[in-house]
Amino acid sequence: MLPLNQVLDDLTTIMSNIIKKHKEEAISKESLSQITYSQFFLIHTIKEQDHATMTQLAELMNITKPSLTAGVNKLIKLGLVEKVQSTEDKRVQYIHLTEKGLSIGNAEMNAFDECLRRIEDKLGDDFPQFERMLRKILD
Amino acid sequence: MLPLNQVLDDLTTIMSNIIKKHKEEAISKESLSQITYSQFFLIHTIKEQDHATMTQLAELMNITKPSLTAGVNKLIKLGLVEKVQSTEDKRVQYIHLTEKGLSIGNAEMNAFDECLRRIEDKLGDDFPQFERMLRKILD
DNA sequence: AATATTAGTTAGTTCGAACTAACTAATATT
DNA sequence: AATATTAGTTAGTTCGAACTAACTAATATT
Repeated sequence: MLPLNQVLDDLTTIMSNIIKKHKEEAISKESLSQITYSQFFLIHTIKEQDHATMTQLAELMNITKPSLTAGVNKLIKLGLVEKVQSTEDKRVQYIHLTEKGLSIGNAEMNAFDECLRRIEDKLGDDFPQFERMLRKILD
Repeated sequence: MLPLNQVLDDLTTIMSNIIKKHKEEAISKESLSQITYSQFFLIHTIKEQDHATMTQLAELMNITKPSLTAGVNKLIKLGLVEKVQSTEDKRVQYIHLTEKGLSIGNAEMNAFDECLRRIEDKLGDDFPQFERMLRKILD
């Protein structure tokens, strides 16, 4: 019988692979050449902090502003991100995902949905109770 | 009420942070300056495939042999990895973790243990059933 | 015995992602 | 009105991690 920490390790590995699969699907669906791990992280953060400023994003990600500028410009060139200048303060740029960017940014959530579907298949009637337990753990 | 995929997302984020914490602790315990994500992955693979050859590791990780040579040499310099020449075929090098390397390589499993302890705290009497469900999902 | 193959390394290159220093343009303060 | 601060960018650098091409040394094949 497998030790429990190994069970958890295996389950997270399987989940990572499902996430990877969904990301790759999203990339090929939008016919993008290749997106690095860092760029995915940036997309994820931009999605989460919708319409944040450059300064806010840089602080949140613990990188300098010039680094962020470079990263965001790459995503703009790929058509995944847009900048909107603030009307109150013309120095400020609000950053958000385009449709195409969202399709990439949603890949992770879609992957979680697939994980849940698979768990439901395995657990059957026990699934509602499993859901209750997950919520209790998170609380 | 939070959608379930968001619950799963939040839980995996918390787990990632716990893993990160354990890795950082292991690094500071062994007073190593800094270990990159890639190096952790290499350590993880070397641990899993104990005493594998360079060629096997490179194939497994989908990198070229020169790339692996560079990575392994860095870990040797840090005292985390050792090479042992095969006696049957003197071209072959078996790679394995040192004590120090194991202390880094075990960080992830320790993190999973902490996760399980925390889950047990939250679930109490429900924990044994949660364990059964995890095993059922993995099966 | 001569030749081909295999394991791994060395040398040199490329690329992404971070950095600092110095800048522009806009806003806030004195 | 003059000066300081703030948001973000540009230019130039560094570093890690990958690559290819060419190599050495050992083993296997003909």
